[in-house]
Amino acid sequence: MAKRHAASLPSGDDSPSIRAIPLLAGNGVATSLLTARQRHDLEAISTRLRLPSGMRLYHEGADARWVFVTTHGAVKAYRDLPSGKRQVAAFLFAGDVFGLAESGRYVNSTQTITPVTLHRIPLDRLAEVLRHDAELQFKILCKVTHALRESQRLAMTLGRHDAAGRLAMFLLTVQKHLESETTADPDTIELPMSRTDIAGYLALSLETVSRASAELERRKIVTFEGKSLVRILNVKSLRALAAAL
Amino acid sequence: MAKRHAASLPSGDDSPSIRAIPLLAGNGVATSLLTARQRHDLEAISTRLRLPSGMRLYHEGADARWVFVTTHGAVKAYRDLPSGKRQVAAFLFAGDVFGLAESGRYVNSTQTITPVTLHRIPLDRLAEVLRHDAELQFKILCKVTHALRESQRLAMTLGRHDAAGRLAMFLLTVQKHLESETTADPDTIELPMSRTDIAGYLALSLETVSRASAELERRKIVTFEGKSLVRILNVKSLRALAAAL
DNA sequence: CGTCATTTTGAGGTATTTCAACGAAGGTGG
DNA sequence: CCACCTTCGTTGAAATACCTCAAAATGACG
Repeated sequence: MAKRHAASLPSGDDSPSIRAIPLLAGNGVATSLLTARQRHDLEAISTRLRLPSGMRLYHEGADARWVFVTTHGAVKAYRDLPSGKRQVAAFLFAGDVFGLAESGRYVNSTQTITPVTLHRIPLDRLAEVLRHDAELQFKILCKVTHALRESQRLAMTLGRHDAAGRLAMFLLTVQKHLESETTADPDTIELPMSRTDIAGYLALSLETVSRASAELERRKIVTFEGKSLVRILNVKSLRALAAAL
Repeated sequence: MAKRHAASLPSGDDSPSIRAIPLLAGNGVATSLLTARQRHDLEAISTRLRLPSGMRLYHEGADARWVFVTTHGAVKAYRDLPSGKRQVAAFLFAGDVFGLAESGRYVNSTQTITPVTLHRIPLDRLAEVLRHDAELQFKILCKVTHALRESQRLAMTLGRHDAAGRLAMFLLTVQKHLESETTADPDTIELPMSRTDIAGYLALSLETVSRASAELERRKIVTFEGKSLVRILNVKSLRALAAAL
């Protein structure tokens, strides 16, 4: 299933410039880019990679040797359950840091869902840098904190019992993520992930996601132009639906 | 509903000693307590509080001025939804750090569910200390990372569609949390929270939690001795149930 | 020992899951 | 360029599991 694109991580080229990692961009707290010095330090220990869609970055349980920072494209973090179902823990976009580990092992598997540009940073080297640069570490801390909020929001989403409501919350979440990297119309959302991935993220069956999408269209809240382009017709209704219950 | 105990946060006494905050205890990565120096620095800026059960610490949306570290007892972080339902985002036990904020405001409300001893640390003072002590900050970073894993685990739990399975995962989670503070029998779990709180955490109705509990008893996996004491009869079955699907 | 809160148990309604078949889109090869 | 195949998405119908409403039972506490 969908393993056609599966492949292992290449060693990757070694070009410089972690350009404009908006570590902490967006959300209120101490919005700040990296200083020239910090950028230089990170560039010195990181490898820049360009990967096609569908590439496996690492597998759940593997030795966690790197942390990744996305600069372009989208990645999914997921776990394969014994039943064969695939639960998506998070979608990562530009500016997101990932590579969550526990006891030295990655807790999720990750796979690109679009062509991606990212930076791969050796964990030990990063720890070294962070030990000497409290400011940089603070930015990482804020990043992780943000990821925690996201995860809690997902838990809130999954707590809902109506499929349409979950989908509404999901669409708004993606919109917020994308508005930072796209300068385009905020009412148009390009969904880089498949319906199956959305279903895995929302803990719904593929069919229910499809039906919920149809319901949102029927209620004139959004329209799907093609399978991956969503146009919001009524932001008010969408937000109301997302907030309800 | 259960607002009998609700009250506002007292100004609190000012005794010293953040004793043995196992910042990072347990989970593999760099298990380490605070150094004497770090403990001293934190004590200097924190206020130690002893609170009864049912005390509100702060309310969702309030100005986030403090971070809290629990040393004894249990706290719940929750959000009240428009429908009147109460969704529990996390249970906090000894050693846990909480006070998650976004844009300077707390994202959850918190309330003690047992008598609690904790330390209240002003956010600005803490930020100051962390700026000068990268090692201490690293310990905080690991704490937050751990909270992120917990939240992802909750999302995984909520992704399940069977009540008994969710409850099984919950019991194992609580067991793990408690084994660090209690030296007692690991097969006996003292649940400090009500069925209603469990229902809010697992996004189930109170009745379903009750029925799921009954099912676990019927299957000889656990027994409830009193309402809050759980004895695990068959760890293997419990883990199998938690891992399944 | 009585009162209040919490928990359990019962019965019906509703949403999602599952199973199954169909339709659309993209890539490949002849 | 078209046929074929694979993947993905949509639609339909039945089964299951949870939610809601309602009432009884248990437990905590003064």
